[in-house]
Amino acid sequence: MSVPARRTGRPRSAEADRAILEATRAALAELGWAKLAMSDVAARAGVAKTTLYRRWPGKNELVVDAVAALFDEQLELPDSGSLTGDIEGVVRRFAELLDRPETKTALMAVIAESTRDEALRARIKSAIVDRQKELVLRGRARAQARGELPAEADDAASVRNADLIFDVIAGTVVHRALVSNAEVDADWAHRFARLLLSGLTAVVADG
Amino acid sequence: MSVPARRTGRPRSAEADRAILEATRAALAELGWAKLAMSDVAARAGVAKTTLYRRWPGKNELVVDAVAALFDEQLELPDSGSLTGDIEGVVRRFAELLDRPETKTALMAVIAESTRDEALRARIKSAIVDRQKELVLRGRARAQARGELPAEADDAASVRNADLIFDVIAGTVVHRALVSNAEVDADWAHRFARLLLSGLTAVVADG
Amino acid sequence: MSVPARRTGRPRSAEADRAILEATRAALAELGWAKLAMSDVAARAGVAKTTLYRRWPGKNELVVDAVAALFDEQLELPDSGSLTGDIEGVVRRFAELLDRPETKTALMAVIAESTRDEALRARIKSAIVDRQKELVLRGRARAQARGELPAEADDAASVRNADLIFDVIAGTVVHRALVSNAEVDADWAHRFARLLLSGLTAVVADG
Amino acid sequence: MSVPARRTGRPRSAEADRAILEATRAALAELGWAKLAMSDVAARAGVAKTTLYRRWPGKNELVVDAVAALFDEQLELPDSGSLTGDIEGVVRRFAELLDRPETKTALMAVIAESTRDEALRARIKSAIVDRQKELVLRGRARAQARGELPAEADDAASVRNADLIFDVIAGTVVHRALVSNAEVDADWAHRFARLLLSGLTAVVADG
DNA sequence: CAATAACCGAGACGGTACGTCAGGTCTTTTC
DNA sequence: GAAAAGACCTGACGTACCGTCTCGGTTATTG
Repeated sequence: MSVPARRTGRPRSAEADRAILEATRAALAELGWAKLAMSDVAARAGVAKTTLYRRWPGKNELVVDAVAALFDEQLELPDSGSLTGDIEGVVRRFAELLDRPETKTALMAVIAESTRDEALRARIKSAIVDRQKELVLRGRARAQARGELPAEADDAASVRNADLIFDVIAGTVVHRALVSNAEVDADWAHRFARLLLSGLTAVVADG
Repeated sequence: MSVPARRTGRPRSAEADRAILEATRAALAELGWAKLAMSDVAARAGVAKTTLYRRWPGKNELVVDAVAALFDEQLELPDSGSLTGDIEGVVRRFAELLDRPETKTALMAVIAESTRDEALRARIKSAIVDRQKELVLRGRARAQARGELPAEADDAASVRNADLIFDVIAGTVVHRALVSNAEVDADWAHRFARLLLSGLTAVVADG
Repeated sequence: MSVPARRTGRPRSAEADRAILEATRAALAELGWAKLAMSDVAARAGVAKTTLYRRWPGKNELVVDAVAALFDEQLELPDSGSLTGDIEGVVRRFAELLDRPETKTALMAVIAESTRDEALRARIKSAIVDRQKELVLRGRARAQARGELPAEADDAASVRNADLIFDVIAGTVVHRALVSNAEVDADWAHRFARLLLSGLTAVVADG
Repeated sequence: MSVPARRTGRPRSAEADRAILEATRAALAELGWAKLAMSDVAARAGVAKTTLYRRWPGKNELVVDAVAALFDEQLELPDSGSLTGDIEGVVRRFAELLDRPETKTALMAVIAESTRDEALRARIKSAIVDRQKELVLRGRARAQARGELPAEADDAASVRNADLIFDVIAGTVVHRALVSNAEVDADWAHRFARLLLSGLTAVVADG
């Protein structure tokens, strides 16, 4: 399976790929999505514009790939020993990621564009979303192993719940960080985890 | 106060404002944010480009105003008699709004842009976010009047909780609709409301 | 007739036209046809590239117009008092024109392009060729008035002859100057005029 | 001298040369000079771009060689028995050559380019111009043998005259065919030969 | 018959210019 | 003095060729 296939002709420079993604992130952090120019990325990467377009169809796809790498590095699930701790941990880490200037704009802009571009949506899903969702699955499994959560009745319910939980966590953090533009600190993370685990009544009663 | 002040010269056409916002929404639905051109909006509205720029500083601001109008018309909070019902109701209505092609793209794009533009963020906050947040406040007040929720200990806690709840509801619905690209139907709304009220354990136990 | 028609909107800058043609000639002289870039012309003229394309369809047409102006200025027919003198004079002047760096390449390149572009050919004809042909007509009329040449039998013959003479003079000078790359000096002009007037035998007999 | 020198290594494919020149002519006829792309020529010839550049320095030189071959095949001087006949014959043949789509554009374009490139000019001279000039020399020799023309006084005069005659014939035909864009038919050829032999007065008197 | 040397195809590479498009400004005439 | 019309500058877009550079592989001559 997946033999490198040794095609004819000069092979693509692996170094170029690295330099381009790196340059994209740097330019993104400095200029933001709207002012990000392909020509500028090419110049920073020491690469011709044609090389960019030979590998990525456009700005959107390039940025998705450039940002995706960050999600790989950043998103881990430290085992804190309790479900609350795990949730708080992943929320904090996700928030830190969103606080970076290169992710802030880029993520939303790319999502906006994806509402009109099915291929882009698929790319985002596989490069970013699915990797985050993995964390939810692992966290739940641990919690169930620890007896903090019951097991789901069947596989369908399992998927349904994972999707719901994922939308709640990811959506809420993004909204807090980017729309409400407020800090995701330890206190907020704690209150959010409490809400998630025990519901509205408990949180309101807490004061 | 603020009498129009009867300035000299030809008065601005009120009709133009309406036509421009209408044209903006139409173009947005048709072309999406990235391909939306000011010149196209002007042409559709039967107005010169100059007129656009005399009234809005740029594309971002125009789109915010065009979309904001939709939120006014659409967002009401029907009294369903129970907190669960109210949450499900508002979730469904919000999702319907996000399902429109002109809101889908515009909302995300404008938020993306706002991460680098303080003035734009303020405009979004007052034109869109604060109006939605009002619904949360009214819903909570009703629930507390009905005895479904306890009262907060103090005003600070009250604000803190409202913000949290708002981020959870709005963020989750947006994420479900735009990122996960899944339908917000009655079943999902119900399960989300259950999670919000009773927490994770209850939902998982439900199956 | 042909009232300027006073259209609405900002009128085109007449100054820009002048600056562009001037810049085109300068760039042409410096770089030659092949290396002439529209962007460079725009920069030299202190004008945006879009302004160039708003007025000329492309490089070919722009160069034709730029060079055409030179032919107006340069091509006069000084009355030398004899047909030989007139021919020698016009040959020398035409050669001087072809010796300029901006005409040298441009003229041939544009003619080459015109072999595949009917519109371009028409533009060349009206802007350059027809103006030169006028000289032949005037020269012949003078010679006939002086009795150096008989009158043509009819109008058809008159046109036929003018065309032939024109092709001979213009073609020969161009070929000498650009293909054979030899100097068009007084001696050569004299021998050419002799050939034209008296034919081959006379010239060969001259030695 | 100039033994091939029998170098080691794989010899260049002679077939490739033929295919490339053929492909160049075909592409030239189809697309014209300006749109002629090296990559296209390579593809048509079933050859890699590298192979082109290994044999010709660039587009100009390739086209000169491609077109030169046509001049070899086409240009002969049939012995018509009289000077007039010889001139008319060579004029007709030359015009036929210029009527081909691949020569039309190519010749002018290459000449245009040569005004800025000494090496190219030399290549054109040896590959195209000198071969045509040979015809003039042979034609004159025949005419002198037949007694239609006197002999030149000295060698210098002989060269001078040949050059003049050549510029007149080649230049006029090219100008008629490519600039004036008129047909070179038997009648025109006859009138041109008459002009060349007997001069202007005779032609005008003819009507 | 192995080494060596030049060839060959494929195709990626850094460049340069292309012609187009949108953003936002400026200058006219018209209402 | 606002509005429509449209020219203007700026700057990025994505594409097309240029001529160069690896690659893996193919013929030839030479040792």
